[in-house]
This record gives sequence, structure tokens and C-alpha cells, in this order.
Amino acid sequence: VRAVRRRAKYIIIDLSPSEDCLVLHLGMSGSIRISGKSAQPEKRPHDHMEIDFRSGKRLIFNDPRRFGAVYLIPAPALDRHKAFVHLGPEPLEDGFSAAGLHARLKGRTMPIKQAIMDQSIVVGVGNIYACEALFRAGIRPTLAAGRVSLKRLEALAGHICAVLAEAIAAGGSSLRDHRRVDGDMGYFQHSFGVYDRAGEACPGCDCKPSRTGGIKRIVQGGRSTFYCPRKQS
DNA sequence: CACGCCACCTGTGAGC
DNA sequence: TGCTCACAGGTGGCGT
Repeated sequence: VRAVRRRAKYIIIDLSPSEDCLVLHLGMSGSIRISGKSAQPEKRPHDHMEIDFRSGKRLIFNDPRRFGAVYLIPAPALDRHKAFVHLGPEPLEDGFSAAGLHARLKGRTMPIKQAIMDQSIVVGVGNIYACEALFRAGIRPTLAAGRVSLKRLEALAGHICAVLAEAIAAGGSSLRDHRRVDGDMGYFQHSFGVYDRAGEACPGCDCKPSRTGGIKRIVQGGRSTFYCPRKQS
């Protein structure tokens, strides 16, 4: 193993001397763990791949729902691989901008929420962080992507970066299974403004939870969307 | 090409 | 207790 890095939601492990990349995607339910040299390495349900290292350690890829993926790709072909060829910019690196977003979204009728979850437009934004970024930006998730002004996209781009950075610093969002590398839970779920809070009052808003007020849940593209109708227009 | 819908899987919790 | 149903962090393929 020469390096471990990431592109979008793919973990990339650079190998030598083969010059191959071992690429892992955890899907919705995947995890990897390292088991030590213990005489009796534990087996768990849904362990799908094990790699033994000379050190005696073992890398185990576990994925109950099997939405994850494993590829072995020659390094020079990585960018041309089907999983990588269409990927958009990284929100936390140079190359991500509201102007770029504006250009990609021009004329698109797809809802803005689905657009920012589209990995060809911007990578790394999943269902939770799409909801949270739109909430912070005050943008209604159902708006046609092509009709969101550059000014509002500037706010949105900033909030996408901020939400992701905060979530990473918090160790992610442990809704149920997600764990940090050290096994501890992430705690960004405690900072959700709207996600999984249907019926509640949103923070910083005087919307009262009631029949008509409070955070709403709708379905877009088969995924739950949470938003505050008062704050997001 | 854009878009809406559905498939891929298993586990869990709510409701009856 | 046990059944059925809805839903879950993501992605890709199909038909229109």
C-alpha cells in the first residue's frame, strides 16, 4: 500500500508494485475494518472480501445491503473508469464554484436538491447534506435547478462546503450504523437543522409544529427530503 | 440528451 | 409474540 486517498465517495488504495488501484465504495451500508493478528479473527455476517497483509493484519470489507462496490483498476486507467469518468468537482477543493454550478445547471428542470446529489454536477453531497445545505441557503428543494440565481448558488455553494466540513469534523452522522474509523459514533446528527425532523420547528424559525407548520417531509427521486416551507422559498 | 421511475439488497422499527 | 409494511447513508439502467 503506497497511499490511501479519496475521490468523490470512492476510497482509493494505491498498490505497488502492480500500479493497480483498489477502489472501494461503501454504498449505504458498507464498512471496512482491520483485524489484528489475533488467533481467532472474528467473522461477521456480510463480510464479502478479506485481504491479508504480510504484517498479519487483515482488511475486511463488509456490506449488508451490497450497494457497495469493489474494483481493481490499473492506475493509468483510473480516470477513464466508468465510476470516475463522469464525476464533477470536489466541493472542498479548487475547481468548485458557484459560477461552475451555474453553468452546469443552466436550463435544467431537475429539482435543485436532486441536482446537487447528482455526482456529475458536484460530488460528495448525499441525501443528508443536500437537505442541510439547502436549508441553510434558504432554497426550496423543489425549485428547478436551472432557475436558481447565481447569487443564490453562491450561498448554496458556500453552505455545501460548510456543511461537509462541519460534518467531517464531527465524524459524520451516525443515524444507526455509521462509525468513525476508531469505532466511535459521529455526532453531526445532533446538528441537523431539518434532516429527519419532520413536524418539528426548525432552528432559528418561528414556524410552529402543527398541521401546516414545522419541517416537512416530501419524496424526490425516491429519497426523503426535509425542509422548512417558511424559511426555504 | 434530459428526465422520471425503478431495481439492486438486507435490516430494523413501527404499527397492528 | 409475530406479521406486514415502510424506510434507510447510493448508484445505475431502463423507457419515454
